[in-house]
Amino acid sequence: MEELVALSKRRGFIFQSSDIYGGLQGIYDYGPLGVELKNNLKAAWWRSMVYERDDVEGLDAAIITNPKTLRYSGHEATFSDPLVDCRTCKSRWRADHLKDAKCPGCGSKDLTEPRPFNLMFKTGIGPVDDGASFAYLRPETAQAIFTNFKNVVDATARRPPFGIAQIGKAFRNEITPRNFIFRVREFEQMELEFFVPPGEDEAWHKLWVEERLSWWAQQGVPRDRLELYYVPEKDLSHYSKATVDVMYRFPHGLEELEGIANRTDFDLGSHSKNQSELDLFAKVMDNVDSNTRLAIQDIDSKKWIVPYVIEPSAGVDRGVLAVMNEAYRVEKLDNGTERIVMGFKPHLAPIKVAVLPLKRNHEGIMAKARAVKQSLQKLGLGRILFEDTGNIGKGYRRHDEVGTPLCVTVDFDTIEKDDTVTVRDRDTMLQERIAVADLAAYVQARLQG
RNA sequence: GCGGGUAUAGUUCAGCGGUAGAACCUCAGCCUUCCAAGCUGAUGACGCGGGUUCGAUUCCCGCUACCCGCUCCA
Repeated sequence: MEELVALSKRRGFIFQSSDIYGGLQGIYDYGPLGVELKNNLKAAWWRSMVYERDDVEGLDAAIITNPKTLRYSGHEATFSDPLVDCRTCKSRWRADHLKDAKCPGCGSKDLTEPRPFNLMFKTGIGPVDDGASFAYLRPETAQAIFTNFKNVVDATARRPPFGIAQIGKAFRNEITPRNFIFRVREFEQMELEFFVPPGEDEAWHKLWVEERLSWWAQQGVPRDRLELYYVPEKDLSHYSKATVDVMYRFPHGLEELEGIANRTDFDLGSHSKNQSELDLFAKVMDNVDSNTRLAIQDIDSKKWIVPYVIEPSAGVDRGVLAVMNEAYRVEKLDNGTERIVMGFKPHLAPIKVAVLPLKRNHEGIMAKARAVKQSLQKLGLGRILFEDTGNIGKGYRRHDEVGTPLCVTVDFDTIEKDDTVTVRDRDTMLQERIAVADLAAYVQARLQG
C-alpha cells in the first residue's frame, strides 16, 4: 500500500486533499493521471451497462437531496446511530443495543456518553443559514434512481426487466476513514438498479453476480483475485433480502469492492403513495408525502406491480485502488536495475501513447515528433503525450511506471530514411518499426487488444 | 470517537538543545543514434499552534493528517 501511495503522489494519480493546509480526513484528490484512470474506469462501466446492453437507461441526478427521500429510504433512521465506547475493552456499541448500560462485550459499566454519529452530511438550503431549511448530501446514488423511476419509465416506455444506471459522488461521515482511498467520506459510486418482475429476482441476482465478475476481469481484476461473500441474514442492510459482496484482496486485507443486493420492492414501495394497495413484500414506513406510485400497471389485470430491484453497486475509488494494485509490478532487468510497471489494460491507461524524440536538440526530429503526436491525438483514443525528456531510456521507464501501453520514438531513420518510427511495448519492452503512414491503424489495433 | 504508532525536500533516509545533509526525482545547459549513462548548475523540507529555554527541527503539551486495532460501508 505504501508503495502505491508513494507512486500515486510522485506520478500524479492521487493526492491528499487540502494538502497544503494539513489535509482533510478521508478526502482525496485525483491528479493528472488519476483523473484519466478514474474517467476511463467509469467510461468502461457506462459502456458495458448502458451502451452494450439493450435494457438499461442512464441517469445523472443531483447530489443535494430532499430529506424526505432519505427519511423514507430508511437512511435517517439507520445512518444516525448514537454510539457508546467501552473504556474497559475498547469496543464500540450502538446505544440502543445496550442492556442495563453494560458493555455487551465485557460487561463493564465504564462507558462513554452516547454520541450521535450522523453518517449523512447536511447542508443548508438557501442563503440564510438558520438551520430551518436543510438538505442531505446523498449517502448513495441509488435513491435518486428510485425517486426518478416513474420519470424514466414514462420517458422511455420501459417495462421490467430493465435497469437505470448512474455514476456519481456520494458522501458519508465515516467514523473511521482509512486505508488510502478505500474508505473515504467523499466517494464515487457506479450503481445499477435493475428492475425485475417479482419472482424473477433471484435468477437475475445470480446473473448479475456473474456479469459483474466478468466485467472486473475485463478491467484487469481477474476472477481468481476475487471472492464472493454471501452476507449472512443477520448482517443484511435494512433494504436487502440477499446480498453478495465481491471481495478483493486489497493491500490492507480482503474487503468489499462491490455489493450486489436484492433490494426487493423495498425502495419503490417505500417511496410510493397508497402502499396498502401494492401488496408489498418488504416492510416499509407509511408514506404520507409521496405523490405517486412507483409501480407498473399490469395491462390485463389492471393490478399495480412493484418491481423487485437487483442492485450491483461498485465503488469507483475502490475500483481504482484494485485496478492499480493489480497493475503494479516490479521487474528485475538483466542489467540489475528494477523496473516498475503499471500494467493497465489499454482502455484504462491514463496515457495511451507517448511520442518521444530520440534527440531533444535536433530540430528535425523534434518537429516530426510533434507532428506524429498531433496526428495520433486526432484519433480520439485518449491522452497522447509528447515526452520531451531527451533521454530515451528514462522516458521509457517513466511511461512504464504510469502504465502507458505504447511509446513511439522518432529517430534519424524517420526523417532521413524511410519515414518509419519505432513502437515500443510496455510489457515486453520489444520494439517494432512501423511506417508513419500505417501508425494510426497500428496503434488503434494494438490499443484494442 | 477510543487505544497504539508515525510526522525532516516530490520520494527514501541522515542529523542535532546553537536555525539542517545525502541519494534518487524534478528543472536548465552541455553531451548522447533506443531502455533510469556522464558532466555542470538550479529549485526544494524540519505538519500546525503553544510551552520550557538565552536559544527548539530536537524536550513537553495541544491540534491536524497518515498507519495498525475496535466499528462502519461503495
